[in-house]
Amino acid sequence: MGDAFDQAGLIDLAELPDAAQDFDAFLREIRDRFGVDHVAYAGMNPINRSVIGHVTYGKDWQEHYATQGFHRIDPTLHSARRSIAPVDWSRLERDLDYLTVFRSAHDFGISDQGVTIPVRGPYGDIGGLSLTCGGSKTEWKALCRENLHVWQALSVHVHDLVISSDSFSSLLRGPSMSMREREILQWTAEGKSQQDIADILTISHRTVEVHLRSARHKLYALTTAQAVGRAISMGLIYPG
Amino acid sequence: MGDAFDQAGLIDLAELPDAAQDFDAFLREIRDRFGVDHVAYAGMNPINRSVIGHVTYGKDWQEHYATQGFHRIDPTLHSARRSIAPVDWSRLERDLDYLTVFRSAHDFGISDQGVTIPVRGPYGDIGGLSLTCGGSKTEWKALCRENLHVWQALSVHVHDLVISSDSFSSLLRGPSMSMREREILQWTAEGKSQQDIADILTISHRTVEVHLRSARHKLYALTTAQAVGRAISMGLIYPG
DNA sequence: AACGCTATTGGGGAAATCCCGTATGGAATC
DNA sequence: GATTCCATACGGGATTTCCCCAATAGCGTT
Repeated sequence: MGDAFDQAGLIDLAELPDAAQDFDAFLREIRDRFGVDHVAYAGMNPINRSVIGHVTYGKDWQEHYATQGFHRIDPTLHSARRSIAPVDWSRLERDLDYLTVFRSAHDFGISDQGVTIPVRGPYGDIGGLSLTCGGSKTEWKALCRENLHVWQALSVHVHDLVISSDSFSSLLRGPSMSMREREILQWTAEGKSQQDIADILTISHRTVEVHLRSARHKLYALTTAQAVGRAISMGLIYPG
Repeated sequence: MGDAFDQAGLIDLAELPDAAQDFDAFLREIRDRFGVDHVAYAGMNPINRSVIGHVTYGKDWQEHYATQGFHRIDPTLHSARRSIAPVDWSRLERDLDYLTVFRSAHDFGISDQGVTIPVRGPYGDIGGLSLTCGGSKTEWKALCRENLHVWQALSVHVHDLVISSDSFSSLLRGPSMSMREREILQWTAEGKSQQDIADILTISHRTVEVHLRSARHKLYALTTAQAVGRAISMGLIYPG
């Protein structure tokens, strides 16, 4: 699997050996290759909000992280959510959540020096590869300067691997919206009421509502507003 | 601006000189740096669905491309829409659209050897950087192998620059939402009802409705669903 | 002190949405 | 050919949202 690095960024991921599905081992390999302390990947399925994580952290920190529910407040995850470029942790907002997570991490011997590289897929799926390393600030800067590009490519690569794995893709490609559903969702995003859309399509407003309901279900959305938001973020429709 | 390459991938884009806003010159610099024939960026602003393009192609090809409406069928754009990893043009489907565009491009001296690197932002914004280069297949493969990860970083960088200068500028001149309005709009995007939000914030559902109304007015939205969509595409809130 | 702006709360009623059904035609499956 | 699944279409009735109205309190500006 050693040449996975060289293949990272290439298109035909199918050529990768099956062993590449062992994400944990892959992350460890990245860790050793670049001499960082830890490598972590977190990806989220936007439909059911499920999070997939693979890390090289110790079991103790993993458990503490989970039991404390840090994934809800982790500033690195939040930054990845709104940024497109890599985010150096030194630029994170020093808010209460930051202190909570990083002080706790420090107790487990994890540095607050690191970087998170966000990735987004075509289905609203988001992920992020994080690398952390102690040592002097100068060394860290040099390490970034040297390898950040490669890490960016690796982040894309890992995310691609994860969402290509069955557990992810089946759900993501599941929401195959029908023509009518997308059409009506689009009009809804344009600010039209159900009756408006019914008039436009010359159908009953009852029917419009049914399609909206179906769209909500497919997007696992509780309300139409949420469905519109998700559909936009997934590129299914456009903001009106 | 020469060190923009070194800065590409770093976080603080504000440090870039203003000259970096000259995208065409930036693309030319990329072209010369890597010795490729042409570099092109295409991005879409989801708010108005406008397509922003910057290329190093000649005027003649640009005009032909536009007049023929090739942006509708360009296989490189379509592949970028679906893929997350860089797409080598050699892997494009050899369909009718492919032949139409690439035969035409060939007449203008543009090779069918190239790669397109898709990028996605948090607001439904998408873009892609394309590089094309003639010569032997072996040379091209070597060039990719050597520089693909740098190109990936550059693609992110260029997209970030374009979006920042385009859609965010409208956001800055846009409505000044109050804290409460953003907060309630965010909860709405998460699928909460007005009563839910009232309970969460321990205020009256009447108040929630007032803030939503205010938000709608500020966003010139007719419905809450439209307001949520607009707010997401403008980066005011995040999809729930 | 007066003014403007925002956050808050509330009523009443119209309008829209949403959940519960039913039904039909087409496509895929068995 | 029967069955299953889904997109499509429609209605009744309960729930929710939305729009008109008014009112109080805080906060900064003039």
